[in-house]
Amino acid sequence: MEIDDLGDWRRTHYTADITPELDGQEVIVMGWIREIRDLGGIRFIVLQDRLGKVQITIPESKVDEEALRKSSSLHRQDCIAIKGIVRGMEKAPRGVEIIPKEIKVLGIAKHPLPIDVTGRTPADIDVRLDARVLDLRSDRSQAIFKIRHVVLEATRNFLSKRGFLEVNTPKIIASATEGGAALFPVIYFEREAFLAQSPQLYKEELIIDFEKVYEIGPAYRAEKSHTRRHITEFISIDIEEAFVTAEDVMRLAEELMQFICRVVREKCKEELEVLNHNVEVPKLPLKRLTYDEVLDELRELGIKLEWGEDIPTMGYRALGKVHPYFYFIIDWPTRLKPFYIKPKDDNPEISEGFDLMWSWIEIASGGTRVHKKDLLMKRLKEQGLHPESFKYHLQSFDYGMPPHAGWAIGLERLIMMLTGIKNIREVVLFPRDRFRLTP
RNA sequence: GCCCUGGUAGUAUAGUCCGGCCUAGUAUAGGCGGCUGUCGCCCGCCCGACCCGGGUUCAAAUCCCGGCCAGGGCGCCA
Repeated sequence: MEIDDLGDWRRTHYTADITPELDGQEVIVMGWIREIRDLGGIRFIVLQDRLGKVQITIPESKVDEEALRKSSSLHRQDCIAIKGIVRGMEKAPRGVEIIPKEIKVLGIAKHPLPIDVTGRTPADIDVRLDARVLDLRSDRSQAIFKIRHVVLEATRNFLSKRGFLEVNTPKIIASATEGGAALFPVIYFEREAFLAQSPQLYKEELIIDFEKVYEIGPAYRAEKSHTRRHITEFISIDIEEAFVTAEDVMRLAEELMQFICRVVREKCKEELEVLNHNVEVPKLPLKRLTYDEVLDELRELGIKLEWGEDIPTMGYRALGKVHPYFYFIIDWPTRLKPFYIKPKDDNPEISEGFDLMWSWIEIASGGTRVHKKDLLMKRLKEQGLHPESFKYHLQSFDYGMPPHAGWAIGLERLIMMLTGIKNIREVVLFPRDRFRLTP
């Protein structure tokens, strides 16, 4: 089949804008063929563009011969442009259809396609990711990424309105930031460098300059985890604020959660319907469970943990059954938190760190930070880290570091919660995990 | 790093336990033909697969061993 040039054709309407009121008007629509139903003397083509779908109807007796010939050789997923007349028609979907006068074939699709975009013959996640560009055309994928967009937009609006400055910090770094998670080494000319696991240290330093900052950017973890909630490259929503404590930024976090849920509920009704999912707007304040209370609850559920022990996955799963929505876990033992989390003044065994949970999954974590240099150096050493490798970070504490607090949200985990999607890879366009590096 | 499960047409599956009427079934996609109101259109015909290597056996999709690939879980981590 020959491919036509776009020429002077320009789209006059999106498919979604084709309504019965346009009856008789000539329009040009462009998009991809979702499906074709050929009844012999009449042919129906469902055309999909970024905003929706419209039916193209080709009755043999009423369509120009050239257009008829072209329409007979079309396939699913071919990219076409239609110049035609809108016709109000009760029998058509949405009560409207387009009768083509002229058809341009702009791009052709090779058949058979690797997956069925209509979703009637569902493919495994691995097959879908191998054919990701095609897979992203499905109603399901379109709904997920529309919601993702709305969440990012709402987050930026919310933080911006509250005076936070959006920043971007380096993703190629010289040495480990927090300890803990494994880093990906990269060859940086003649030196070794690493991909940043978090913007933590940079955003704290920037507090001196801007007081309230946020960053929405990638974070890299070289963990060998292979589960439905782990990827090696994810997007972290990070905030840091001066002159506040954990409780202040917890309020900010829960208000953001409430705002996001409200916006998604309002703006993404159709998408939530496609995903057969419901989002409830949480009532504030969210529950705040202390680490000790969590231990007590788990003990009652038959899971016994020593004080100071981290909560294993089984524990979180059990906890998620009792608390199926949002809640905080506060008052964590200091030893379970990174060096930059502030120990309580009246009891240094317990920290001012918190986790924001949704059911059994950790959505965010944060806390009041250590802002006194000597304490920070002490904490570094306690965690087996070397102050020398934090030279520049520590230096910033000589320039009037204010008390501050902040948190980081795992965007993908939040999207999982908002879409009901069970595999984190489905909410990332081109996910990276322990075994997948392509496409 | 450890553990479990699986790999059959483009896709999704049946068959695998307990080897043999499997010349590998079904759906969908694809090809051809028919059909003027479909909207998971319909009808007929056709195309197309046992992950790779070795072994056991008269006989292997089926049992055994190794490899590769994939999914899930634990630990770690967000």
